[in-house]
Amino acid sequence: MAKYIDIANDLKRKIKDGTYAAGEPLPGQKNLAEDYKTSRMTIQKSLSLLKAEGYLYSQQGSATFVKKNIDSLSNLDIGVDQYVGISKLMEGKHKVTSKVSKFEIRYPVEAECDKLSLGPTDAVYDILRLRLVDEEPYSIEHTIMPISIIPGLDENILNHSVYEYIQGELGLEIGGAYRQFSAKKSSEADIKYLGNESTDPVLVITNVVYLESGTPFEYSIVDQKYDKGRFGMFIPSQAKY
Amino acid sequence: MAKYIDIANDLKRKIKDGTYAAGEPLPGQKNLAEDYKTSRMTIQKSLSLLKAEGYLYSQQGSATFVKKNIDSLSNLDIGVDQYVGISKLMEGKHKVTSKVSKFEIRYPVEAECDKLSLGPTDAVYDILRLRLVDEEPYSIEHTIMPISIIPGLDENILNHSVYEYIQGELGLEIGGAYRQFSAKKSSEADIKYLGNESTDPVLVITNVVYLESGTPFEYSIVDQKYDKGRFGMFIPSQAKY
DNA sequence: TAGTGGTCTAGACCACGAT
DNA sequence: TCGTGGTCTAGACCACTAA
Repeated sequence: MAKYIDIANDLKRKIKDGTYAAGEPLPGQKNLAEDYKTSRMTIQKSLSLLKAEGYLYSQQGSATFVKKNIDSLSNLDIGVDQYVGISKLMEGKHKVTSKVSKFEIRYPVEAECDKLSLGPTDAVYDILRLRLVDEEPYSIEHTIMPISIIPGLDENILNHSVYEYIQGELGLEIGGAYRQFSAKKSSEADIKYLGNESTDPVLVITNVVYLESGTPFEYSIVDQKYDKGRFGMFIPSQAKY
Repeated sequence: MAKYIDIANDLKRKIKDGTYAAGEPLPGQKNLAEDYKTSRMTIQKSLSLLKAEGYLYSQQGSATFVKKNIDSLSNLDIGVDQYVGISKLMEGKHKVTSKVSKFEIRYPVEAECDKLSLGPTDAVYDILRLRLVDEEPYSIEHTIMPISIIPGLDENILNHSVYEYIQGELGLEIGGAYRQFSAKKSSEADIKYLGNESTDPVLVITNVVYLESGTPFEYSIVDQKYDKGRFGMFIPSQAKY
C-alpha cells in the first residue's frame, strides 16, 4: 500500500480515538513529515485525502484543523456502498430479502436506449424485484441493464448481490450515479405488492449508474413505501485539491 | 491563479470542444508537462482535479482517457449551488419569488438543539417561506438558523438570497449538507399554501447544512409539490487522489 | 521490453495569519 | 516578522500494460 494512504489511515485513527480532538489543529505538515519520516509533499497528499473525506480543513497561514460533527457527517461513508441499494445499507441491523417477480431479456424501448446509450437491437435485462426488510414489503425495484456489459446475470445473483458480481466477478469499477427523487400517488402495482392504500404516497428514486469509463450500465426506478425510513446522503461542497 | 488550475481549465476546454474526444487517450503526462512547460507533478495535480470532477480516468500502464457521457454527468455541476435551493437552480429559466410568512427569533426546541449542536438558550431564527415559481406555489420552506452564526438576517435578505449573504457579507465557507428525502401525505399547511388536494403526496427534503469547519448552521424542512419537477444529483464514486 | 501512470523526495518560493 | 499551509520543480524508482 502507498505510504500516503497508510499515513491517512493512521491520522484518521487518531482523529477517531481523540488523539486529535474536534476543532483542534494538527501538528503541522513539517512536524508530521518528521514524525512519519517522509516528505512534506507526501503528508499533503495524505491530508488532501482526509479533507476530501470531510475530516479536516486547512487555513492558509494558520493550521489544519479537525472538523466538528465528523460523526454525523462522515460516519455515513457514502462511497460505492450507496449504489447497492438497501442490501448493504441495512446490513447487520435488518434482514433484507428479494423476490424476483420478473427476469426477462428483451430489446430496449426508446427511453432506455436514451438513458443507457444503446441501439434498438442491444438487448437488455428487464428485472422486477420486490425488496423486503424484516419480511415486510419495502420497495419495488425495476432495473434495466444491457447484457453486453453485464453478461451472465442469473436469478441466483439477483437474490444475492448484483453489485458484488459486477465488481468482483466482472472486475468492473463503478464511477458514479445520477439519482432523482420525486413523490407520486400509489400505482396498481404499489397497492398490490407493497400493500399500500390507494391514498398512500410513494417515494420514487430514479437511478442511472455509470462505470468508471462513463458507460451507463443500469437504469432503475424504485418505488419505496413512504413510511419505511428515509433516503439520506451527505453532499460535500465543491472540493479543492 | 495556480498553474495547475489554469492547466485543468485548459484541458477541460479541450475536452468540451472535442480536441480530446470521449473515450480517447490524452497525450501522456510527460508530453503534457513539456507542452505546458511545467513538471509532471503539476500535470498530475491538474489531472486529479479533472478525475474528481468526472471528466477523466487513468489506467496505470496504459494512459489517461476522456470519459464517455460527460455531458449527462458533469454538466450539472453540483457544487455549492445545490444548497441555494431553487433560487439559483431555476435562474434564467423561471421566475422564483418568496413570500415570508413567518420570521421570528426564539429559543430552539430539543430536536433543533440536536441537529444544530446548540444549547437551549442559543437563540435561533424561525423562518417560514412559501416559494413560488412563475407565480405558482412550489414549496414551503421551514428554516431554523442560529443567530450567533448568521447575525443580522432580515426580511430583505430572505427575499433576495440567504446564501449570498452568508458567503459574501459574512465571508463564511460552506462545507456540505446532509440531505434526506421522503414522501408524506399533504398536511393542513400543504393544502392551504400549496393548494394541494388532500390526497396529493408531498416530497419532503430535510437538510442540515454545515460550514467548512463542520459547524451546522441550517436545519430546514422543505415540503415540495409532487408534480413540480424532480430533485436530481450526481453522486461520484469514492474518489482516489 | 519499452512506455505509461503512481508514488516519493528534498528542496524552493509564495500567500497568508498570528503576533 | 515568523511560521503556517499552498504551489512547484527535476529528478527518481516502482507497478503495470501493451507490443
